[in-house]
Amino acid sequence: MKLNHLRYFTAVAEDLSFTKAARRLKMAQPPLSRQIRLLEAEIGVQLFERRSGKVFLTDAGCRFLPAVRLALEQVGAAVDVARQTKDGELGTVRVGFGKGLGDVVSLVINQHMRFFPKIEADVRDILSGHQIEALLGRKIDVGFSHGPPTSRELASEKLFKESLSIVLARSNTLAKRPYLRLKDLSHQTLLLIERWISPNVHDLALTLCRDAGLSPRIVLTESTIYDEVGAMMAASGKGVFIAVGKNPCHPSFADQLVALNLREPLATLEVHAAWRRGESSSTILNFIETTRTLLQRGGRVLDMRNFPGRLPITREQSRAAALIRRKSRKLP
Amino acid sequence: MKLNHLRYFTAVAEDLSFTKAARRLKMAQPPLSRQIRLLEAEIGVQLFERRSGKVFLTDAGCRFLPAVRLALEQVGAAVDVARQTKDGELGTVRVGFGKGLGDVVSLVINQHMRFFPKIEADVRDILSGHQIEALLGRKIDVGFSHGPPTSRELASEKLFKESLSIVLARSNTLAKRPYLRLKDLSHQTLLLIERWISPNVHDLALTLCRDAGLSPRIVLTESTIYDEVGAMMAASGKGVFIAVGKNPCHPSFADQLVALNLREPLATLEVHAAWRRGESSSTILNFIETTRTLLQRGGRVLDMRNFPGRLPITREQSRAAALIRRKSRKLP
DNA sequence: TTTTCTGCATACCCGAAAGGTATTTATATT
DNA sequence: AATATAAATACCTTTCGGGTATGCAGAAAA
Repeated sequence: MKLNHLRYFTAVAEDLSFTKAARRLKMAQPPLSRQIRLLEAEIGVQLFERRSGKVFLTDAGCRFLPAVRLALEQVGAAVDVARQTKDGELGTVRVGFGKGLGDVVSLVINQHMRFFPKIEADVRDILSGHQIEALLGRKIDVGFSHGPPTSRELASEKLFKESLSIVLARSNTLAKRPYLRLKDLSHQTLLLIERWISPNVHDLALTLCRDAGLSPRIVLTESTIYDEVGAMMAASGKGVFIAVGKNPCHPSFADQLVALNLREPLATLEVHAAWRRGESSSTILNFIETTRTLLQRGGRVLDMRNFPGRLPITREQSRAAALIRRKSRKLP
Repeated sequence: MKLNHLRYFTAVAEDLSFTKAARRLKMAQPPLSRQIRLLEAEIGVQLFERRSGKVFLTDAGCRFLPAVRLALEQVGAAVDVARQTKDGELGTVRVGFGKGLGDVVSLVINQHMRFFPKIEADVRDILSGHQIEALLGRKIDVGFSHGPPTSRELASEKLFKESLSIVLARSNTLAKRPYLRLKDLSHQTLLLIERWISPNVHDLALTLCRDAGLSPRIVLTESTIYDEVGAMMAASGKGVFIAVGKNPCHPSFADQLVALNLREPLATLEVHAAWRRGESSSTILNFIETTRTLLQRGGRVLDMRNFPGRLPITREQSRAAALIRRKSRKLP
């Protein structure tokens, strides 16, 4: 059976006339008659009753018609799905983000949803240290982390810089300061994230201390200042937290904690988006493009450690860029 | 686009191999490859990624697959619907029945539903006098009425005979009798159905009275003994009801009313089923056949007034008869 | 590295079937 | 009875779906 048979059937059923239907289908009447007869022969059911020059639907034809319409619609829908997916209008982006990047990611996703209303976004929090394998293992499509991922199979891009902050209890003697320097922390206990959770933050903090000749008491923790646990530790004076950005802490502790900027030239971390090198899905490339336009302030495309030079801009990527530019012109 | 394109696509998508899929489809690999390429060209979307001898689905292909499966299923379903409708396994029978025949019709329909579980039955009560136009105007497909319909465009069949009953208040002096004769009614007021509601019952009652030389007081009513209104009239002693069959009356009045057989040789009415002459729908013919096997006790096929002789048994009708015979042998 | 094998693409061919034209047939209308 | 309309029939043309032979590239084996 051919799809045309079904189209022909609906046409004849709608017009109840072979001649009219043939005109509408831009073909001659005899072949149309023949195709209908062949269809009837194939499914073994008489669909039309030809009586006295007039054409009627049989019972079976009557019930066949809506079913066929549905089928044809379904075929059209299938093609649409394919086309839209190809154009990146339809699909799913799986996004992973490390500790403390949820607000940024939510910003990007909200913006992206305005550009591509039909796109679904699966968001998971994935430790920065686990994002490389999550990307390569195709658990996620885009990852947001502090610092670039080190894999030659991934591409990544610097989005912006964040400086370090120190979060401490309001009762702490340092809490009144407008900002802090590293040396101010010499007598404090530092609450530092474990390395396996956020290697970049961990390493940066240790490096800074070492370079400043500082050796404060350091307590490793799995919590961050966004967790209730972490906030409680800081609030109870167990130590001062090293956090990224001038972040508001856990809302329940907002009046017990103070976040102070750590004013040191090197106390900054780059926030990166990463994806599989050679990604071809428009859905994903479009998402990356949204991220770029929204977050990148004059940032330059970064390549992997072992791939110096500029990331090759593929045709798909520049297409995505043009698409986003067009969309953002249309939207507010 | 051809349906085969879609079948081919699903095959290749399932096997992720052109050669295997071709084997499964019992065709050579090159034409399969070509058809897929043509499909891709037609919808303008690359569905497969051919890389290093291996085949993968693209994002678009991935989303296309389930949609195509649905579409193909839908096509199959459409054909099934047509086939089943042709075989009379699927469809709707619209049944009309006159006053007092509801219980009989419900019996027939229950039996028919056991034979043809997927058949829908639309049941409406239609006055016997309106059934001819309802049938010819295609409002209903089968009508149950007292007496045969008089139209040469209809076929009908006698199902069984019912005798007349007299329903009267328990307080009536006649209520103790085991049965009644016409002459017993000479001093009673007769509650008789209006002619336009049930011409056969009406006419029969009048004819009987006239032939018996009886001229009792007759009150015409739109109600029957099955209505609450009619039952109330009889219960309150307004008169005695002439009803068909030895019917139980309206349940609420069961203890206030008595139904007595009217023992007169000619006080019988034939219950008929009628349908459009030359009906071709198996659905409807099957229903008629069920009616026949269930209700007809040695009844003979009746023809219309102006068509003496035996009703021509069409091929469809004997097919229906054979089908029902088979089904009733299988069912208890 | 070379060889071999596997698997998709290309080139070309053939036959079936879709579509077109001319004509016939049947029914309804005048 | 004549005519007009619309579907069926007969026959022809062309397209295209499928087959065979072969090329070519990457992976596996030697």
